[in-house]
Amino acid sequence: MSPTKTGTTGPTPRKRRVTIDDLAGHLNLTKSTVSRALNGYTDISETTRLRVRRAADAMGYRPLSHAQAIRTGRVRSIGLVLQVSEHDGHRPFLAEFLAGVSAAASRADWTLTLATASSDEDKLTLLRGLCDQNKADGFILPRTGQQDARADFLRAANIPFVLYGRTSNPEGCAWYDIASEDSMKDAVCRLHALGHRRIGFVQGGAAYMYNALRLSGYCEGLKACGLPPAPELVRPAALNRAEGVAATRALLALDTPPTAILFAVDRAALGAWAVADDLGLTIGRDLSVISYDGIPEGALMRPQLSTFSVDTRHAGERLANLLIRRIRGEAPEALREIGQATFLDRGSHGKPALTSEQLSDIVRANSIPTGGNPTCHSIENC
Amino acid sequence: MSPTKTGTTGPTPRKRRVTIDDLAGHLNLTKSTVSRALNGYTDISETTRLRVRRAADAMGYRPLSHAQAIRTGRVRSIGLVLQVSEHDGHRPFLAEFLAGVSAAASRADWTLTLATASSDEDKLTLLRGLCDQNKADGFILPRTGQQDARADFLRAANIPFVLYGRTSNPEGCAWYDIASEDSMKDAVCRLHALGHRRIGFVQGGAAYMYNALRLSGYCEGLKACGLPPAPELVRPAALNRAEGVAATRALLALDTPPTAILFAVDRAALGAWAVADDLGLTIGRDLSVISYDGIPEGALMRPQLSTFSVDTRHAGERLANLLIRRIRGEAPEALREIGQATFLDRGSHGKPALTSEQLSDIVRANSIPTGGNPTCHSIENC
DNA sequence: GCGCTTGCCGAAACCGGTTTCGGTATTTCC
DNA sequence: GGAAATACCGAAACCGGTTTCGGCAAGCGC
Repeated sequence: MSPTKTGTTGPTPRKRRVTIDDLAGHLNLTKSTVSRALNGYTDISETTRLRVRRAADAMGYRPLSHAQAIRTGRVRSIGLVLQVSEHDGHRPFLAEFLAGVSAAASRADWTLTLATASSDEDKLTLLRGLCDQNKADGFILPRTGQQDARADFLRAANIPFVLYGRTSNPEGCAWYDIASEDSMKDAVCRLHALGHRRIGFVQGGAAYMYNALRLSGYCEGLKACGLPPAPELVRPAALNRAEGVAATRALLALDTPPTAILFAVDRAALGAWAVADDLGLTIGRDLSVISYDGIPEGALMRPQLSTFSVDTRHAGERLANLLIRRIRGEAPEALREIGQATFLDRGSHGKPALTSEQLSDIVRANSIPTGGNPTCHSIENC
Repeated sequence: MSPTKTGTTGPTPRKRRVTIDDLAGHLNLTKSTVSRALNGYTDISETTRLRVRRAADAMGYRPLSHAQAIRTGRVRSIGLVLQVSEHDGHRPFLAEFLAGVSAAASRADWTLTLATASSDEDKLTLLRGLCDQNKADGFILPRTGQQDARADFLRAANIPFVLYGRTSNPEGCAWYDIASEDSMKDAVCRLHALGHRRIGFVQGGAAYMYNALRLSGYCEGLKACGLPPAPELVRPAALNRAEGVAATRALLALDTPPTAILFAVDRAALGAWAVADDLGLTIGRDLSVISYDGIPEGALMRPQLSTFSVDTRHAGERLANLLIRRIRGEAPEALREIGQATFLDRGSHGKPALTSEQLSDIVRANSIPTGGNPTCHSIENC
């Protein structure tokens, strides 16, 4: 009694594959022996092991991972749930990241199972679904939040995972992260060395862990250079060009404006060019800008954006490797790696040509009497 | 006799899941009955079916797809092998595309298995590997070539696949594609209606199917408008900004230069702005440009790029749906869909302010006496 | 020569499902 | 009212692997 068919002609048959039974029959061995020979059991003689290996290769035997999975519980797949929001600064790096993860996975004969979510809840729902069905043996969690519901869930369910980024509760967490706080500190010191004494900071996404780290890096930098912290020099989140414009304007409107601005994310930094254009300032001379991420658009600006570039592909590879080791049973505490971003020393920062006072005068002269949000031509929130 | 362990502490145990036996035991039925009840067999009474369904939901029973796969041969996964080359114009759309595929897959309770390749051979190797191990039930093949080795391979192996784009040998192929030839024809007609009589065309990647189609669309457009075809107005492949610059220069250097240029791909079209800048021309007035793809940078140009935008997310969804139907046994010929791009009517095209002769004079006046490749400041091959 | 390891492999259970086959109990048909 | 068809479900095989268990033969000690 067959189920109600929906298709028309039925599925087409595939070519029969070589099973372990075929291989065993060909070798005059039982499949249990073959299985153990291929899986490194010690109770198989070296002679037999070699004979089996050779025959397996010769016959093109490839065990079905899902057939193995039913007994071993492992599907040899790493899970990745991406959130693709409308405007996403990390999107340019997506291909690199996937390439890294996928390359490391293939090298170990694993695969990558991908799902995309459009919201935070969605992300958790998809994650749960993949876990329920054992679609992956473990997960890479990108874009770590300070509080991360995904990590909490996986930790509770005892499912291996690796964070791309750190989190506030490190218990049971493995991770790979870039020490962007070091970069921020480095940037402050570079600017200080060039003569800047008022250095603004524009934050990134408040909920993310990276933001807290970059902010602290900025503060560390001030301390290291002996500069006094000034709350008015720190602006809340700016995540795109338009918000970057607003943040830049706000900083320049201070009584004593900064001569250099450090942005937590590149996309916000791009806004500085538009503001400079409007005010007749030259970036890199009248106003220095350093930022973080290394997006390709940075190279298209004039002058080019000085920023810290992240090797996203390498990050993907490291994460995949760490996750596989985690799944194989290594302790999470032993699986924590920190990388460094590389500074792209380009034209958007330099010795300050103007003092804060001179800068302030220019801003006051060119700005509209206040009133409403500063509108800015040629700005796209993109 | 256990195999040699490589890990340290061994894998952590997961929470036991509800199996079909648990469910059967709880219902006082055999697992065969439960299985058939859940899979729509007709020899199970409606009462029992309902009872089973309810209990399954109540107990949170989720069949393991890889356990099912071992008998059914289906893993409920769609395969996707991406090639991420160094400079890739389609990269901005990758997230959208993946989101579409993944969304449609999840909706049908399927998953997406992803692999990335760095070369053509690599692509085929990975595809073979995924097939060998039955990691996916079928594949989506993006970036269709005129001759497509992947399609040939899958066809021969009798493994379902769907093309994103058409191919020269349609036998056994299902596909989704955008009728970019219609867009090209439409563009020619629009330009003709505005008064343009000399319209250039700059091709895209020669090996890809889309290029042949777009070129033919351009020719169709000329025919429809009663314009004579002129071989010198058609330039070979330009795939990025730098190549777009070269193509634009070459066309403008003609004795009777075109007053409008149609580009097969956006990234090449961006080169026209740089050339116009150098020659003191205004895009959209002195030189009209229309292109195809809808990349975000187009909106950042002044004037904005008139182009045809593709709903990549939707393409991903359609492809996933078609593939699933293909895997379920529908004939490939019944699974062919063509969509349309939408024209973004922006500022880079308009009535010609100059005749070809006037244009030619300007070009001649401003150009360097020949000699070597025309270099161009502020151009990035990005 | 005997008992005890040790090395090596076969037999069979097992994993979590699907599918085939066959056997009741109930209808249906004449 | 009896035979045949039908509805419904259980038993068991099956899918392709892994893992446990046990047994035989050779080697070892004494």
